[in-house]
Amino acid sequence: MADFLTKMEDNYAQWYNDLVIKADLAENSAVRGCMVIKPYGYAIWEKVQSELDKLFKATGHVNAYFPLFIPKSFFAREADHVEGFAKECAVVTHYRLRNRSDGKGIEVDPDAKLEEELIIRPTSETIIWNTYKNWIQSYRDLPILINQWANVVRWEMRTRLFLRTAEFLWQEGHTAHATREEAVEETKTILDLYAHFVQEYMGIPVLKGSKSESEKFAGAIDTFAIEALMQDGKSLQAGTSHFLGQNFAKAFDVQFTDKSGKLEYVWSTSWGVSTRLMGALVMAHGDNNGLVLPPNLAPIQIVIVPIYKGNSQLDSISSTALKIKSDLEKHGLRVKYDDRDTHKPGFKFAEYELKGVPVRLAIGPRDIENGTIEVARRDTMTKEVINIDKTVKHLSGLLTDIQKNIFNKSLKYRDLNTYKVDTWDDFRESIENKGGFILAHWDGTAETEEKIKNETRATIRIIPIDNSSEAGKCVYSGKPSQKRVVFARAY
RNA sequence: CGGGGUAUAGCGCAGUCCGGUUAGCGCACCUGCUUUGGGAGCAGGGGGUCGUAAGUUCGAAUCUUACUACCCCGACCA
Repeated sequence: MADFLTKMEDNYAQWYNDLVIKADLAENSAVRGCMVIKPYGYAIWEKVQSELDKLFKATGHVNAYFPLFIPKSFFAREADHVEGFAKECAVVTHYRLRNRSDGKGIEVDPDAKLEEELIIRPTSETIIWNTYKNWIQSYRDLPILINQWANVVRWEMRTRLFLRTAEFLWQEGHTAHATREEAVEETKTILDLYAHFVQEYMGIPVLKGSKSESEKFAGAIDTFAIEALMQDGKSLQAGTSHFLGQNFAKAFDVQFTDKSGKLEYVWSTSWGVSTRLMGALVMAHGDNNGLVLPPNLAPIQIVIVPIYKGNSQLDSISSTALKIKSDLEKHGLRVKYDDRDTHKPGFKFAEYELKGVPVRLAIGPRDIENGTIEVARRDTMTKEVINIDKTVKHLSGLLTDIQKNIFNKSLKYRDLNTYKVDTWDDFRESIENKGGFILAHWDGTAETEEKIKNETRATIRIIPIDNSSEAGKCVYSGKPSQKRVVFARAY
């Protein structure tokens, strides 16, 4: 079955590419590095958006929208920030086209050169802080807790659908606070919110921690992240939350008068998750039959496929199927009845497996006769026949089970692929042959981190935030270390 | 940005070395009939400026040159 998909074990990268395209999530566009997100893929993204949006609102955030274009001069204000993004910025230099004098098409009108070039946002800190400056005078104006859903552009050399594209969709939160403590608290609140979302909705276990100096966001004091392990043993950064200190407030001169009448710089955070999460969803749960979607995010949770000969049989099956559909929908479930006569049941079975629909119901003449229905679950690829009257009750429980099972399966995979390593030989052997997360001691220096990266392509994914300390020696340099950090090869 | 590869129907490919009928195959698509409990069968049909431009030639998918796009491997990155 599904022999048109490359097998995961044969070529994981190819499996991923095949799956994203065959499952109708996205495709490459005519524009280099940019993808077209197709309706089915976008429907999943819309679920991600709406669930995250609820969580943001529930924690006091509001949405707003800032411009796509950023004046070049804004970028230069924060030194680390420019340096981090300079190499991947798309720049608008002109604002008009004209017909070519030889009549062969159009060209950029050289007379329409912009006084100041505009950068297409790779992220919005600068334009936002330039704006916040006008909004903030007093501690009474704080905090500002704003999120925006937007597209951003980072001119990547090598792109892959969802995982790394030149343009991508994301949300970026930008908050302003009166105190350092409050900003730090916000950073952690969001990190927890992301972890909650990815685990409970996407069904993917994550590690939470802070980033090393070299992996930090350009312009941040601290970057916190959640990391998830994909089925090829590589780690994927699924979300980041940055404590920006007063860096952007100073760069954009955003000061406020505190309760004691003293002028202070504002403290800030920024945080985001992107369409990259779609890639995580594919790689964390997919198998050789296609996608496996967690019920909490599946655009279609249950598909009903009729099996029939002739129109009269279809009519009686349809009336039963539509009754079940409406009963299920009354319980808030997302159901599709696929009565297309242009495809055979076997084709539909394979198609919905490819698309990861969590549950498939099949009703045929035998079922009508016996008062039964066939229930097939995507995560385990198992089937059972139940009494048709019990469908609604059975299914709401089943979807919960599937959601849990998907998470537990991923958690088990991660546990099996997490290794404590204490010697350099073991480290190299483990990263090369097994992949996964490696918990090892590190001396805390950028030099060691760099050398490990050069020799093994493994990077520090996170430095755990919990207080657990364990004296040991750096796996590379042998110098003393107080805690283990998490290494992996990463996307 | 460095190294390698590819470009022929919507998709995947053959043909290119060694120029010569009307450019072919599989899938997909359209029509009809038979089918429908795991990707149906048969019959018929439609679809191509052979990536772009120039050159060599009586004649170019095929040879030459330039350009462009895409893919893979590195560096960079969410």
